[in-house]
Amino acid sequence: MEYDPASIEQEWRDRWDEEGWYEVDPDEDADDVTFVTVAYPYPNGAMHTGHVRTFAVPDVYARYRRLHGDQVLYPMAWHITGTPIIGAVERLKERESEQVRILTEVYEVDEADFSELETPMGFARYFIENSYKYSMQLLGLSIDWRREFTTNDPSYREFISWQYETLHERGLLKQDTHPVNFCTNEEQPVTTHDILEGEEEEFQSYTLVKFRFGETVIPMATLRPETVRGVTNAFINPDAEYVRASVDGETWIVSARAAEKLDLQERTVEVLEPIGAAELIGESVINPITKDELPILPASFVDPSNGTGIVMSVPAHSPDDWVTLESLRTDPSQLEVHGIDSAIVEELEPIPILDIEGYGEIPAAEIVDRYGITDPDDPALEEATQELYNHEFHGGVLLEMYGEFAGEIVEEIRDTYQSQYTAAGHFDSMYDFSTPVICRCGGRVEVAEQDTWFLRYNDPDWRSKTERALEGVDVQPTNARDQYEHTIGWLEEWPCIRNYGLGTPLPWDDDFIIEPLSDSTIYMAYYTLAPHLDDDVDRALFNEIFLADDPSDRAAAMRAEFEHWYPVDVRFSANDLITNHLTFYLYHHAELFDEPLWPQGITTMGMGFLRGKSMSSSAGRVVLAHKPVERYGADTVRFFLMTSAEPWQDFDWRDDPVADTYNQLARFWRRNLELIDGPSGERELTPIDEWLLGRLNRVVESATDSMEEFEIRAATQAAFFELEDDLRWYRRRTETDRPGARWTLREVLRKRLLLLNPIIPFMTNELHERLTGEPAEVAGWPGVDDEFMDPALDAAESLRGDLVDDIQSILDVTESDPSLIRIYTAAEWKRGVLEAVIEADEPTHGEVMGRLMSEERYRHRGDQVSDMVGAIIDLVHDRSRKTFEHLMDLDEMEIIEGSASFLEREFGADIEVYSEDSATEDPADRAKHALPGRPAIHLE
RNA sequence: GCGAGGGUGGCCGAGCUAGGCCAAAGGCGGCGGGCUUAAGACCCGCUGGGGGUAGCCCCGUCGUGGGUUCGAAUCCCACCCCUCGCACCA
Repeated sequence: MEYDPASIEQEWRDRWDEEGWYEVDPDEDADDVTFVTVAYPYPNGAMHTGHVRTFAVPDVYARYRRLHGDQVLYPMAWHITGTPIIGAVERLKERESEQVRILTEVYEVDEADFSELETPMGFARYFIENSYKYSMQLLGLSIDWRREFTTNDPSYREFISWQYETLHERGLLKQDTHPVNFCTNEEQPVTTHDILEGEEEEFQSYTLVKFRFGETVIPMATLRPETVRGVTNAFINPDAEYVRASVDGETWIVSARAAEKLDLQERTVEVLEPIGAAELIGESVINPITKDELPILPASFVDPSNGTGIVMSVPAHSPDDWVTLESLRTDPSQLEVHGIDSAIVEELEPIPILDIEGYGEIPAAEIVDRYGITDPDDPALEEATQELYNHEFHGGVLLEMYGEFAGEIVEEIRDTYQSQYTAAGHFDSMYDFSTPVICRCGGRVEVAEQDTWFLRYNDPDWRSKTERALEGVDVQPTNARDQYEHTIGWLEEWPCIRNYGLGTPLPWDDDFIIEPLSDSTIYMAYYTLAPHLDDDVDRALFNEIFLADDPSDRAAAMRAEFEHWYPVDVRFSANDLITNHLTFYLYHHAELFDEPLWPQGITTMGMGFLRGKSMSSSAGRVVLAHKPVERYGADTVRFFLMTSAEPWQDFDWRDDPVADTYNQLARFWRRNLELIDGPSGERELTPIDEWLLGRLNRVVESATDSMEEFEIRAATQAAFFELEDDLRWYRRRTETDRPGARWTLREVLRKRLLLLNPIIPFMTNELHERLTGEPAEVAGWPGVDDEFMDPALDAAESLRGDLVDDIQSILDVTESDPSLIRIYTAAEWKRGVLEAVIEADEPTHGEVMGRLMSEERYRHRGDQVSDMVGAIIDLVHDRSRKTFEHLMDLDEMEIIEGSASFLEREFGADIEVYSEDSATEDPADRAKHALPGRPAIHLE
């Protein structure tokens, strides 16, 4: 019967579904309980093949544990917190072309269904039902769907409310301000997705150096506060608008735009009056650090929409400033129009503040010269600036004028320097972008300081608790542990709320929503309770379940279920979530639950690529999850994903290999169905049968070890391909219609189906049921049968295999077609030499010879023995030493004679076997070449 | 730039935490042969280069360069390149 995955898979899906195979309630009699979770998906689009492995890997593990008799819970839910879905709905409602294109062309949504998608929940529901859940069910994921929920469900929100109230009570949340991207038009914070221009732009914190202008402050923004001692003058844009404003009680002069920005950044700003640049040009300001009096000069390069619109000039170290001053010198008219005496510029001397290797006193002058720049508008100026700034930052050594900082590298002390003078009141700071950022609505985006709540991940107690929690986690792959440790040490305070979006409002301030990475830290616990939660649950109930000393009966029952499943045995997630979600997961578990309930294992997975490139919905570079399943079947998709890479490695989805995988499975199906439909045979075993059963045991062993380490690829490799190799040899070696062979093949198949069941559950269930009457998944994981672990059988088989290879090699070289093959086993004394080689710790020629020459029977043919020792050392070196150890126990003559009919079949020639000691026929004088384990051969 | 991981044959990938049995598992792809009316499937062989009428020999090779060692894909150092993360996208 041809392989027809569609019908087989449908049958099993129906059975699983109708009989509720994966719906599990606590069973106290279960041998062991395994709780497997995976990061719940975010259904703001369709599920594609990149997601498939994410959910299939935990399924493979869940199925593996079930075969071991565990009661396994693998649940699923939907993360819809935050803004992506809301944004998608907004863009759909506006029929934004890009959004319509992605929905129709990439996600294949019928336009007739658009109305369904025009609410956030409708949008989420659509993709949950039509894409994620549909595909997951097609794939045969062994999920207990009764526990499904979304993070926007009222009872989930109560759960999160409980979590945050608890953390709040424990002082692990704190209120503070935080800079955010803020649309000045919509007057609200915006996310990266909302940005039209400058999406890549990141705001920076500028230092404001508070120059004095009488009683007034003129703050100048800089990214290099340490250059303050090198300032010779200030630059102001003669055409820009400036204002005098009261800022936090002081009077400042800044550009009009800067005043608006400062207002957004949690400062009390009151604009007092506009002030023209002309009023300031030519005036003097006092450097707050050096107390030097410096002139304000005009410069058109000063951008009033960047920083404060007034900058300090450090000609020794800033190519821009150097070139501008030079141009003012060569063309004094630029100053004269503002009524300034050009002599001022003549008097300005660059002030070097640091030394860098490879530069002289005035690095800016040098680099400008090297680039040949004379014009302030020269585009090369930017490059020169970048180069010099880099050198100065990483290699600039501050000069003596810097007192305690003298001799230090800029990179090392900038922050300290900055904060010291900030504390002294000479510096301040503001956030700004370096280029304009525009919102989708067209409004300007600025940096606003906003009140927010933080999770205090840098709290020492919390941190150390989390470190302890990490110690108890089985991290896979093991080399990811460093990343966790590093993250725990590195996390600071995490802003955990947003202004809008789906999800749970902050319990004590419902203007805010708890953000997605913060409402997904302990939801695994929610799965355990989900079947019992209805609409009347409130946060008090969760408190009773998780914390109360004397819970109500209802809460106690729920706590019992929670504790039945908990802790999470393995959490599966993605590599890139180690630095946030997975570490947060550890933090919150460490805080909210008792140590026995802390996470036991985390396995992180690599990324998926499509034909070598990262998958991208917007670029249309995705394959929807259900497509290949519908075309090739779920087993093929699962098998492909599990054999193409280990879970933590990246995998590449390519169509051809998937089709090849289908062929592999189809072949497997056909061949094994034939075996099942044929006679069942008898347990009358010959050595070759026992050999194969021994190989099977080895595979069972190694596949089990691999599965324990989540090395699914390696396990599959062993169970499928390695056994396939052994079977190929077996078929070559023996008559497979023998009753003993039938029995053996069926036994191998039986265990093989079990080993492969977690990977390809449909086909293995079907074949196993046809073979034995029961599905593979109820039959249990196979064990090792000690009866068939005879290494001598392996040694004998490799002797035969090597012999076949050797004969083949000779045939290839000689291009002959012999009618007779003579085989000579080595003389008895040579076995003694082999023994001596094997027994030697370090088999060197000298050592072995020394040992042998003490015996008369070797001494009388010293030269021959010497040659033999060399040959045997090479031979042992060449092949596995273990093989030779077992070889000592074998009777080569018997093995080869027993293989004569096999060799005759293989080579279509008569076989004669002799011992070198008593060879009656040796026309080509070959017998003497025989070595133990490597008989001499003569073709005729 | 910082943190973490990685670079193996046409491709995917073992091996590298216990250095020698590693020209390097396995799969895929390719080539040749067998079987077949034929295609597919299946079976056998080859697949770094060169040579060989006897099972073999020579050269090169595991990002690059250097080092340790009798001996390195495996250990150490430097460099180059790639991926992920660097906090309000989830």
